[in-house]
Amino acid sequence: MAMSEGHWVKGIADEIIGRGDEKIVVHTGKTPSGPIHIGAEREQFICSAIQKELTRRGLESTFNFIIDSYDPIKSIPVGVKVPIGFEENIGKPLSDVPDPLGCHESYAVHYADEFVQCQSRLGLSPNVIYSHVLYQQKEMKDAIRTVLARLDELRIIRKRFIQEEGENSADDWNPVMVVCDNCGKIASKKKEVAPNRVTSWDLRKDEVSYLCTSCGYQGTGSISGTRLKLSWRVDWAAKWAVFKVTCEPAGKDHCVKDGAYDMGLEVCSKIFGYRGPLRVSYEWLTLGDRAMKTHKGITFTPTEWLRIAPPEPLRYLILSADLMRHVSFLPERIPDLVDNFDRLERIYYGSEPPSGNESIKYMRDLYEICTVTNHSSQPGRIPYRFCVYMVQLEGLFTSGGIISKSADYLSKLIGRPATEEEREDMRARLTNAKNWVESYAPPNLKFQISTEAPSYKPKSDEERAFIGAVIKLLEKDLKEDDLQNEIFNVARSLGLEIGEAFSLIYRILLGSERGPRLAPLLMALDRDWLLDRLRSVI
RNA sequence: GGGCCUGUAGCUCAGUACGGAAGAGCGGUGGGCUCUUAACCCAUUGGCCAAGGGUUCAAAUCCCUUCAGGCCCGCCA
Repeated sequence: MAMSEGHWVKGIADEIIGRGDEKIVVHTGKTPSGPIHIGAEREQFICSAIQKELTRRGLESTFNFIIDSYDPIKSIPVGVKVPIGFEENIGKPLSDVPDPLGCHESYAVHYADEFVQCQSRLGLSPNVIYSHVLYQQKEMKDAIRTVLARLDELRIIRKRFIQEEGENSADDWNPVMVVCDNCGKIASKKKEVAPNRVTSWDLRKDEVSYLCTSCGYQGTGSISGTRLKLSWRVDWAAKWAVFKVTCEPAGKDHCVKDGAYDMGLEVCSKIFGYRGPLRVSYEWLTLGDRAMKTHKGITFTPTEWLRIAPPEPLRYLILSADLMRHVSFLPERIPDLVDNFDRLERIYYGSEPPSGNESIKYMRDLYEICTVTNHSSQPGRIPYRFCVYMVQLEGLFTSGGIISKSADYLSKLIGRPATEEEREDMRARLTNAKNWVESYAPPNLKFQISTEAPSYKPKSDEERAFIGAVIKLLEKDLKEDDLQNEIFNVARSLGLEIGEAFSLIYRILLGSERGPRLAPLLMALDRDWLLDRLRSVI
């Protein structure tokens, strides 16, 4: 069966190179209308993967991340707590809305910054550009002048892409929006969002006039001095032209035939004289089977991901999927994802063979675009599943004990002492796992030393005798290894199945069939409590 | 209404560009110990490839139809 040759990012890189642009500029953007969810990372990772692939081929590129902070706030997302009267802000540019939490200069910066703070940890290093700043610059002012000068052409283009409702669509459409000098709004929202648009203009005087849809104020001012913005499809095209964008990925909603991307490309070439970027279309992430929607409060943020898992598996989750496939994510599956990434890493370094139908070439490509830090050799990783289990014993071992026991295990796994870096990675995973267990672990992966009396009772005299013998062993103050061995001996001498015997103790202590290596567990427990517990069942 | 995408094992998905014996991981099940990190290792189970039709020596793969889910055609990636 034909195996696909390498990763999809290679094809994109080929196309980019084929364009022969003087400079390669990769773009992405996001409106900070609320908490920015993890789905937005798909676009970031695509750009990052492209950049890595280009770098591997010896090509430089620029990666810009535009924050659409100049867009109006249209509603307050479910789940965002705001002070009383905050609705007054609806219609203002996001960059002018106060931060409801009070820690940043604006609503826009608060949510954008929360997202941006995760970027470097996820292996992303875009240039962050806020559109409310960008729009004060000459290039965007010039783009606005171009739009006004060529508005007739623009209206014709728009007509082809947008079917107006109703027949009275006298073409007075103007994509230049204005922030009202009087009330500070760029749009009003009654039933629908209505932007403030320029009503008349004079390019010789470099002047625009507008009527505020919100407060009714009639204003006039210079193009350079008035706060202006282009509406969506024209805004996109203008930025492509200003930055000479080579490639911009976009959600499939925008990439649909005659959608925003198609119109943007046409506006870009016909009005701004730039051919526009290479389009890369991608599907959305879903949270289980639900689409993530900021406004409905269905979100899972990158910040939350990093609280419960390392960064690479997120890149792996997203970049391993074909662009046009849904990526279905559930926090419950974090352990699988982390372990799958570890496996990919082992295959990359050749310490584990790929399975029959996996392409080693593909897997190597994939691994390289998933890495966040460079390693000269295979890093020793502590299995996430082990962490999930270990952190639940914190009550017994204390957090210091957990770390030293985990470090021992890690060294044993890799056959050498762990480096400081590896130990740091291990500690981070333990913290992640602890958070995950608290917030997302399904009940069957949770256990604890129950304070209630065990429901399990010995079923035979042999079992009773075994427990009695274990109690005697514990009273002897044996060393860990000796205790472990003696338990075996006792079980065997009583004619019990070894597995059954151990299981018996686990059931009494943990209420589960299995557990951690027994002797260390017994020695870590409070002696009196342990003896009482064991005596209580005989 | 018009358009795009998806449907493969209980779950998550490879495999579809270019037709050549239905695959992996997880789960499930069964085993495993002279001394167990049993949350490990080994084995094993499991699928009318959404349904129907067509082309072909040969179809998960190409063509047509239908069904189900998601999305776009209004500033949610």
